[in-house]
Order: sequence, then C-alpha cells, then structure tokens
Amino acid sequence: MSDPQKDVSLDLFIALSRASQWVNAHADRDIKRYGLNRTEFGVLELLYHKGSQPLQQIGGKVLMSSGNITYVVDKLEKKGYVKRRDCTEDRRLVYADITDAGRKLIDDVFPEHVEVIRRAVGGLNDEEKQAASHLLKKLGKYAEESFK
Amino acid sequence: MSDPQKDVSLDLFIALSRASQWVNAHADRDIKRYGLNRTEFGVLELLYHKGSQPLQQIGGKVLMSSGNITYVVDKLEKKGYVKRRDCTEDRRLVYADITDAGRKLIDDVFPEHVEVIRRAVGGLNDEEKQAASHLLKKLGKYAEESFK
DNA sequence: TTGTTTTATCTTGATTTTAAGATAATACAA
DNA sequence: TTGTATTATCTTAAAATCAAGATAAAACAA
Repeated sequence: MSDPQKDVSLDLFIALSRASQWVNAHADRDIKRYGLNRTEFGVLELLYHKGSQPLQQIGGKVLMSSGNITYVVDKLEKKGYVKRRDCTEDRRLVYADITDAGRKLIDDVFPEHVEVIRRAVGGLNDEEKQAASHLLKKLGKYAEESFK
Repeated sequence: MSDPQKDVSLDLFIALSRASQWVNAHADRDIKRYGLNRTEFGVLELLYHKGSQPLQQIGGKVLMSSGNITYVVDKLEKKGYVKRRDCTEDRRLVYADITDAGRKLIDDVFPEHVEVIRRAVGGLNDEEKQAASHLLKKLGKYAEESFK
C-alpha cells in the first residue's frame, strides 16, 4: 500500500469482492422472481438437497445468526414452503422440514436458476472455472479457519 | 444440474460465495474497530482514492440504492469524515468531499487494514493470488457487463 | 439437587431497499 | 421563443431485512 506498485493481496481482495457482487446480482435478481430472497432460497435449497435439519445446523451451514434463522424460517413457514417439527428425543431442537409445496417450488425453479448462474459465470471457460474453483476453495478454507 | 456429476459453474459459484464471505468477515471485523461498517468504509475509501464524487456515481461503484447512499453519506457527514457540496453547474448534483479528518483516518488505518486483508488471503501464494485475480477480474467484468 | 451448556425465540437497533416526491436539466413541440 | 413532457438526481418515509444481545426452556454434568 505504501509502495507504489499494486499490492497482489489487495488486488485479489478487490477482484474477489467485485466478482462476487456481480455474480450474486444475477442470482439475486433471479431468486426474486420466485418471491424469495437469497437467504430464504439458500435455506430452502439446503432442506431440499440435504433433508430436514435442526435450525441450529442450518445456521452453521448458511453462516447466519440464530436470531436470523428463526426469522427466515418464519417467513418460509408463512409462505408454506417449510414446516417446523419438534424433536421428540431432544426437546430443545426444532427441525425444519420442507413441505410438498416447497419441494415443488425447487423442482420448478432450480433448473432455471442454475442456468442463470451458468450464464453469470460465462466469462470463464470450463477449464478456467475449475482453476478458479480450486483457488477459491483454498482461499475460502484458509480464511474460514484463520478467522477464529 | 440434472446430470449426476458436479456442475462446474455451480461449483464455482459456491466457492466464490464462500471465499468472499469469509474473507469479508476478516475485513468487516477490522473495519468495525474504526467505528465504521463495510459500506461506510467503502465510500470513504473511494473518496480518498478517487477524489470527490457525485452521490449518484458513488452508488454506481458500490452497487447501492440511491436512498442508501443518502443514509450512508449522512452518517459519514455526522462523523465528520465527509462534507456535501452542491454542484454549481448542474444543481441536481451533490458532491461528497472527504474532509481532513476523513483523510487522516484513512491515512492512519489503511495500512493496518491492508495487513488484515493480506493475512485473510494468506491461503494462496503470490503466484496463485495473481492467477486468481486474473480469473476473478475476467469473471467479474463479464458478470457486470451481462447484467444490464 | 444445582449449575452449566445448548438451543431457539424475542427484542431492539441498525442497515437496506422500495416507492414517492421535490427539484433541476434536457428534449421536443408549438 | 415558450411551454410541456421526459429524464436525472437527491431526499424522505415506510417497510423489509439483518445482526446482536437478552431471555427462556431443555439437556446435561457434577
């Protein structure tokens, strides 16, 4: 930063932020068409692909505060896509189950959504995508572990 | 997405989101120490590095709604880091100027901030960082241009 | 039992978006 | 030119979203 030549780390940081912002703009706009926002869609998709989860575990996977999970699940429940179910063994736990309507929504829109994402990342060819994925996984994993 | 093998685009999208999320977690935590949040810091840094900007243009660069620009600039102005200045040629425009206090803040904290970012992206070596930057710039540029 | 930990909810404040409105500049028609 | 319509910019107010802390309930350990 003090030296005149561009800093590679800062350069990477800016490129990462920009890329994420713009690719997400595509995804968000698409999700909006389904009457959901990014976090709602993320939770619903998680339940679809991974099955019922206690709220606690959802938070860990989507990187969200517990208060916000309650809020998001509330909204999904109001929309009829998710149902809460109390755990009988451990009564502190509350499971979120996807409903038939929720499953149908994902069935209907997920293929389109993937297509939108595919177009959004169309700036790279398959080989480049793989290279980028590999680097980003390494980058993300390190950033996560060193966050403490 | 219907075929069983992992989709390279979706894979990239997830890796991008995760990496951005975790690297930003480092940056956000650091920025908080200065009494600002990510958007405030982003706007202030923009004014520091690129000079005075009409509010409108800030929004374009930081990808924010016009209503939120007003809010963020208000806060920066209350904190004494920014000053509004009406444009004389085009009276619809309002410039945001960084103040001496704002400049001093960035002078003081930017080096530390860069250090935090450098540590956050420490999962890659310089060569990998350059490769990642290159790919991400390409990715971001395409996503931006195809967003319309 | 008592105290600690885990989990979910509630509450509150901060942030963001959206929509509407005010004002100014521009384009265009008469 | 004059007047009108359109467009651009910023602000305001309302509603939605998000995040953090406090609370409550249940599980667990001593």
